Formats: sequence, C-alpha cells, structure tokens
Amino acid sequence: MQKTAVEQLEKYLADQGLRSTTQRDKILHIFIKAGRHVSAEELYLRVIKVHPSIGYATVYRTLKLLAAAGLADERHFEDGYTRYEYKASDNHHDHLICTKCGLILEFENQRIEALQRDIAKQNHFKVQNHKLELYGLCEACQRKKIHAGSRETENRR
Amino acid sequence: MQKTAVEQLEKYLADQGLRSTTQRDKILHIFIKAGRHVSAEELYLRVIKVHPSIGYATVYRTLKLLAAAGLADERHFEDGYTRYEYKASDNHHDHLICTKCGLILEFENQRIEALQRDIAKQNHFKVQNHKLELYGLCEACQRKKIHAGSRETENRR
DNA sequence: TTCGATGCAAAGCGTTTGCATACTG
DNA sequence: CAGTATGCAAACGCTTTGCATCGAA
Repeated sequence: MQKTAVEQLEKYLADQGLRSTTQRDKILHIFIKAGRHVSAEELYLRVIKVHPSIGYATVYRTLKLLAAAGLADERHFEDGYTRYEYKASDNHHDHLICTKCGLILEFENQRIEALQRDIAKQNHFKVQNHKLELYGLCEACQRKKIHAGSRETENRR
Repeated sequence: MQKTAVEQLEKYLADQGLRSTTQRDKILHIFIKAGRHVSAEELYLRVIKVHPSIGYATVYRTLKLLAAAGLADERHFEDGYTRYEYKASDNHHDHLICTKCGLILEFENQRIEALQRDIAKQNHFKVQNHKLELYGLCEACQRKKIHAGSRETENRR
C-alpha cells in the first residue's frame, strides 16, 4: 500500500512535469504513517522531528500536491483548520466527531449513500463528493459529563 | 416569526444579564431578511447600507450572539469562511452545493436522519447536531460544462 | 452611576506567496 | 544548464480583541 502510494505520487509528478524530491517522499511517508485526519501543523511537527530542516511551507505545499494527486482528501471540520486524510482509493466513509474531546470516529453506511444519490438525482445535481458529519459527545465524555457536571466548551480557538 | 425571534433574543439577553441595544435589534432584523447562508461580510454590507455607523466587529459579535441564543447556526462550508443561517426552530435540513457557481440548495430527508440516529446509537454517541453536504454540479452548470467544455475551478481563494 | 456594548484599529490565526537559493532532470 | 522546489519571512484574508467611549438599566 505504501509502495503503491509512492508510485501514484511519482506517476502524478511525471505526468504533470513536476519533480520528485526527497522532501516530498519523506512527507508522504510520514503522512501515511500519521493516520487519518492530520492537520498541516500536526504533520509539520511530525516531519521536523525526523527532518528538522523541512519548512512549514513545504508541508503545506506537499499536502496540496497530495490532494491534487488523489492521495489525500482535504476536509474542513468545524474546529477552524484544514485536515488531510490519506485516501485509500476505495471506501468512502463519514465521521462522528466529539465536540468535547475531539475524538473522530469513522463509519460507513451504504443506505445513506444510496439515499444521497436519490436526493442528488431529484435535484438534478451531479455529485462530486459529499460529507456527513455527526457532532456530539462520545461515550467517555458523556460519562464525564454525568459524573462531573457540565463543563462548557473550552477548547475553541 | 420575526416577532418571535426578537422575543427569543430579548429573553436570552435578559437571562444572561446582557443588554438590549438598537444595533442588535437592527442586525437581527436584517439577518432574518437576508435569507439563508449569509456570511459575516455579506451581512455587514447589508447592514451598513441602512445603518452606516455600525461596525464590522459588532456584526461579528452579534452573529456569535445569535448563535449562542439559538437563533442562528454557524456553518463552515468548503469555501473558507463562516456562514450563518437563521434557525427557524424546527425543521432540520441539509445542503446541496454547486462547486462551480456556489448555488446552495436545501433538502430534508427523514430516512437519512433516522439512519444517522442509528449510527450514533451503535457508536454510543450522543449527537448534538450534524451536517450533510453534497458537493457537485447543479443542473445549469452541468449544461454549461457540456456546451462550453470544462472550465477549471476558478473561484477559490 | 455602573458596567456591558460599540467602533475603530490593531492583532491573531491558519494558510499562502515572493524571493533568493538549492537541486532535479 | 533550465527551470522547478525549497526555506524563510512577509503577506493574506477572515475573524477576534484591546481600548477608549457610549449608552442601557
């Protein structure tokens, strides 16, 4: 899978007349290892741990590049900044997001996907992509709330 | 409905020990008239047409206030800035968004809502709110594309 | 008279960009 | 070599905030 991703990037670079660089390879590897829903900053922090000379801008630019190459999806959750998600070609999924602790769970539901297609058709829309996000409290935070009383949202910017 | 909204705001202000001001009333009225999915800037422009002395910051602060009072929903679409939507207490709805011309259509689907509740339950989540957005081409833009050949996305910041 | 609200301008934040330098092809 | 990619810092665009002043209660 990693090998395929590198190949996909190389192919995209070649097709576009762009250049393969060590920074791009390194960032791609770390991006894949980093797991899902990485923000540019999180990725940058991980990158400089291993390659301290790589700059902020390069991480941003590479993330855009990966999105253009079809290797990453850009997502804007409600917390203010862009997160990127490694796109393992096939399975689409949606998100459950805890408004208290920030936990992000994923789910897939074919029936919802089918209903979305129906809706698009009714409205004569040609859907390119979609997102479904459920915001709420995860199991752990619900318990905390019950035991500790309600705390207001404290982790907004 | 307008009357109710004003009352709801007044009640919220009273409950919180905040003050009722002419600016807040004026902004609320214009916000309701402005229709759905207004950005702070759009609203500001409408506001200063009628009340030129009202400042940018007051519009932002009032919008936050309306959201806190339950009169508005804050939404982050993929175009970079925050839009506000007047919340007519009851009916939840979702969005179809044209990536070419920015058209926003709304729809409601009870079956999807029900499936979402199931998913939340399966994951032991207590949902506070959710959003479902379908991005694609509206009917008109599909036709344009067919007749005029593909134009790349040109209205990103 | 008190203390929240306003308007202005400046600051803040994540993100993007200009430019000189480094490196790929 | 030609021209893209990088790293740095400065610029950006939307949003928030500090502060002196204004106004509601």
